Amino acid sequence: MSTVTITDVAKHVGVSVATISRYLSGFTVRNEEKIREAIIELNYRPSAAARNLKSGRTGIIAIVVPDITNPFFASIVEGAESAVGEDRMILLVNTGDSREREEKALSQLFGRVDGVIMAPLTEDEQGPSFFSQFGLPIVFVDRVTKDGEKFSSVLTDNAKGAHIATDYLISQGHRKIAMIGGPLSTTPGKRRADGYRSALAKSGISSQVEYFIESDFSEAGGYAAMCRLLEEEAPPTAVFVANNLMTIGALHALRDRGVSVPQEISIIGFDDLEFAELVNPPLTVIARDARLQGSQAMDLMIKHLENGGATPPEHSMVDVQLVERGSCALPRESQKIRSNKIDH
Amino acid sequence: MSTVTITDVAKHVGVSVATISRYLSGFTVRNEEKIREAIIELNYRPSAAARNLKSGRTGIIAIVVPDITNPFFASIVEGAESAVGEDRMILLVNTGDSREREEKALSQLFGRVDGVIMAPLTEDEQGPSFFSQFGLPIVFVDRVTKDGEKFSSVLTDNAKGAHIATDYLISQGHRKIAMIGGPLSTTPGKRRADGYRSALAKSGISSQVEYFIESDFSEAGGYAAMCRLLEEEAPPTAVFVANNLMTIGALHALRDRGVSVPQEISIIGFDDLEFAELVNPPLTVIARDARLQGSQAMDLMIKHLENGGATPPEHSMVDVQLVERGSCALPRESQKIRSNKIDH
DNA sequence: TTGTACGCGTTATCAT
DNA sequence: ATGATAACGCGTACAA
Repeated sequence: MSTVTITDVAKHVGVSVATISRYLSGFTVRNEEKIREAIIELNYRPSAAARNLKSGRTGIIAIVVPDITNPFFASIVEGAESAVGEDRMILLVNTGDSREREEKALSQLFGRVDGVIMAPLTEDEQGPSFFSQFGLPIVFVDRVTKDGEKFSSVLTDNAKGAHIATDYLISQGHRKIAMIGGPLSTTPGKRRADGYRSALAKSGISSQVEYFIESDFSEAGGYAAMCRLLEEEAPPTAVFVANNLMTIGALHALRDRGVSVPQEISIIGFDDLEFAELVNPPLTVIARDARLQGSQAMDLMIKHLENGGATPPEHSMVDVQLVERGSCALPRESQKIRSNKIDH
Repeated sequence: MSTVTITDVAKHVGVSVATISRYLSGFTVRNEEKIREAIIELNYRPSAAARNLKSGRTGIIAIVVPDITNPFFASIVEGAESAVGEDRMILLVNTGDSREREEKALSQLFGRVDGVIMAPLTEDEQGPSFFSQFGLPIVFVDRVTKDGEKFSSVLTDNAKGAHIATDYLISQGHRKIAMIGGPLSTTPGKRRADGYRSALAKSGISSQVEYFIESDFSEAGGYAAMCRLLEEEAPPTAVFVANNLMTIGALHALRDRGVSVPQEISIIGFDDLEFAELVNPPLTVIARDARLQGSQAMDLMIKHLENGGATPPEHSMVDVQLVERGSCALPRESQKIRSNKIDH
């Protein structure tokens, strides 16, 4: 550990610590050359800890996500990282879908970071008071808590995305449309369910209870949910799956059961994936720019920080987009009808 | 900003700051109850910055990776995070494959973190001096630099994995076996190429120059490389692709060109992927436990830290495994020969 | 057990 | 432009 301090440099050059400090801050001092050399020779590095104590800021911004191995969150993090700038860094907290870890980590963030960008696990954290008295600037990304209005946020138009997805299936002639949703306690879980229901309602299709499964955004959850749907007396002809991991799980289930997509069942997912084109068949999805969400969140945070925390909360919304590939088709019934017509 | 300090708490309770400090450190003091209440009432949070300055440690460990959106590195990070323990956190640096960013970030780490776990961009950093003068404990993960022996590391048996992959193709009857490799300046790039060549040599197959393409571990790189291979006069009948992203790219290329796998060409990748089973056909790969690599690296770092940095470097190696799925088959020639035999 | 007082490495203020 | 010095918030040796 290089334990050489500013005092050592000062002594070595023969000036006071104040002069060295000023040199480091960019002021013009007399012995610039000698100081420069001394710093290199002694291999002096300013202590970040001391600077933090003095300045009250750390130059570190935390980003809290439920699961970094989810490509969606990885992209958010990457976006945030890309926008963090030269003199700041990011502290990553992976809560692993554990509320306990989330709370614990949050409390550890004090004094370590200047602000936190977070995708909270659920909307009902510890009630409105928690984040209000949290004391650290917060920007929510992808998800908010109950009192999310009080803080800046960068969300997706979840309801719109879900609506588009469901509408797309309806327009293909599907009527028995199921949804594998996320936890209704989360922002995307709730809003996407809303969008699904509103689309059905708009087309006068009654939403059947057994066609909506509240799952958990995990691959295993998607697998289980799809299995349940297949066991229905009247299985759906199309399924809207509310996130990428569950979509993978659902596809696995279909593959294991030998159900062919889109011949026997149509699938549309939420969130694009690197490999969505490569699966069989290529996956039709609702896509959005996760990287952009991350960078916007960071921009908001930095703006807030540089304004001395005096900015009112801003709410940004990233758009969604239907990416048509091959996992959706006309329902079987329609196909049969057509065939029949042709046969006669 | 919670600007309430230990002094405020002390005043509020009517004791000295030392007593509060002792209470916080777990010593038994007289007014525990009153102190507890005061802390909650005032919403006091110890300043991490002040503690850092006092103790000389930050409780933060940096993890430096080239690309967090690569599922492999995401898993490494997750593994490291899972092993970090209660009282430490991780600082993520995503170098985005930029050497400049890597260096810059590294220099910023000083004093902010207690140690750094890193997957360096290339083996030829600035030579041994760079990391030695860095002054921070280092554990290499997945990749090392030239003087990597001096620091602990957690690698994969790259050569073995590549050897197995190539051998597997040979055992299926392939002779025209190409490899899309990573940069030879990186540990995995070099070792995997070694394994490929050794396997060919062992079977007496001469390695043709045009069958080895040094690419860059990116999806685009894999795409381009595969295109080049397809344009060869005598295209290979099988390709070993040295990482996951390039495999995705290669598959895209094959799909765009209408080349069917495994009928026309066999593909084996390095690193498993969530969706490897779902692509068409399911992907055969060399797999390893990336999460384990991450957690082992963290374990090594913590061990080093808790021994006061007095431990000699340890080198750990995570095993590889062949996961047979459906992307490899007998070469076409063999198929034809067989057909001929049957026909006659 | 408790309180006093000093030091951790920097930066900012105030004279000079 | 420079130097001495007081903070920043906390931990701890020392004395009580």
